[in-house]
Amino acid sequence: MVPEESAAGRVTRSLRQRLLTGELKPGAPLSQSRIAAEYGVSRMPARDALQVLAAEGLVDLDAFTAVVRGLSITELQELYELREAVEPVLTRIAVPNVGRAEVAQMTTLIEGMESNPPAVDWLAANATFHALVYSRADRARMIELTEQLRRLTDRYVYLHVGVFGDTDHIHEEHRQILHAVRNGDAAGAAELTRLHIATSHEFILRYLLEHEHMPLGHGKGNRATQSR
Amino acid sequence: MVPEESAAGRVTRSLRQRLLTGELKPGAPLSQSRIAAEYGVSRMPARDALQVLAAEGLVDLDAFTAVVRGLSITELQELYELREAVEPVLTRIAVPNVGRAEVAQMTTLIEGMESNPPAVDWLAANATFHALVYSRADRARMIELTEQLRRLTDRYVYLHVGVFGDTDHIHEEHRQILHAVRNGDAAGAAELTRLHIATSHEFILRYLLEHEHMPLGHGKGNRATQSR
DNA sequence: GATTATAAATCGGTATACGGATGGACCGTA
DNA sequence: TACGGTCCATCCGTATACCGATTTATAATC
Repeated sequence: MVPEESAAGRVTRSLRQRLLTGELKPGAPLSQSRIAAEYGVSRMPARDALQVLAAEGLVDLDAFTAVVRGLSITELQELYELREAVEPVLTRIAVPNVGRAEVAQMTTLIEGMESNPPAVDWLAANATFHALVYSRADRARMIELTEQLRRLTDRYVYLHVGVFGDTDHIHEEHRQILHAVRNGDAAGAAELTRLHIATSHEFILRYLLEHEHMPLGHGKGNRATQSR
Repeated sequence: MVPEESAAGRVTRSLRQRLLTGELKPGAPLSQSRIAAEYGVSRMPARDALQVLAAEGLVDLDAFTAVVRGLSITELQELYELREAVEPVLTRIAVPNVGRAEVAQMTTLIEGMESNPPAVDWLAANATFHALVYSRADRARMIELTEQLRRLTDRYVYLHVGVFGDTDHIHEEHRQILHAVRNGDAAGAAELTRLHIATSHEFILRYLLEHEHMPLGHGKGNRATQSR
């Protein structure tokens, strides 16, 4: 039974990618007709895609015509606050269930990250590293929320920063987390995870405040799951 | 400029209500055509509504035909864990901005709740009480998430409990929270909020485990924001 | 030239129509 | 009666068409 991805699914994934990489810039209008023409489909799959992406917070449907949604600094902060609240919980729940297989994979990922410069696939490896822990928590909803939040913050990172803080420090934090996880220290791993997120939060916030391009737009219109 | 609600919006709100009150029971199929006929509209608004409700976690689109989504006990626990993680953060951020007006409204709400028996509008008053604090936090995304989580848990509450625990205790907790808020004790209010949620979490969980109807269904298919 | 009136283009919401897929009922056969 | 196959009803995804609303371009007037 092959998935047989629908046209709407294709458009959704492609648009999401283009939004996350910044090819589609905040404020740009997203007309159903234009998207439909671009992908050689009718307006309906385009419409579906926009609705899904709006629910994910990447698109704003409040305007007359849908627009690429930007992140204000307040919203970025909000996303990190949510991550700091949720991911430690996930860690604490997951740690008792993490086995040797995950630890081995995490070790491999760490080594890969330490020998490669930070880039797009570095971000992916980083995401996988943490997701490996979370996957053992049996908390589907939290995991989904976490992935969504991570996507949104990562977007901000490699759109406007592209620079990473003290990578040695990041690697050190990863090693500490892995150590706590291996020892079954749930509370310790949770707190280390919180600190890990807080660190990059502070770094990015400081970076953005210094380089005050005020780069992304006007964080208005937050009713993402609205039905117009 | 009157909102001029769209047909899709009408259907969405009505279906949401029917889902939350339990008129539509978990596992029941939701055919686009049937909904369309029922509301006297075409399939398109019905389709839109189902997609929005799926993003909210009330409907499961993974099945061949959409079905009303139930909550397993694990999922209910997950929702409460999320609330315990997020709402204290919201409280801590909001408390410094809460003014006299909100305190007055909260006092009125408390008095109303204390003199009325717990019922549907009691739940609404309770929600408003907490929302009054949160509204001063300038965290639109968190607020939206919180409201969504509360809707999902409330649904469970008045579907299968309909009974409230020690209401005197709840009122006491409310008074303590209000007291902390009035005094600008952000950390205290946050911790009281966490306890407040944890208390009803425990109560409901215990109630459900005792009356093991295993009432709602099979918590499978969590990919809510999927595009099929 | 500036402003207002007007016409054309664009857009989103919705209705209807078509095709492919799925599930089940019905029927014939062993 | 049990089994297998065919037919049909139903469902969804998608395409196309229509409509009102909004924006933009254009023309007319002061």
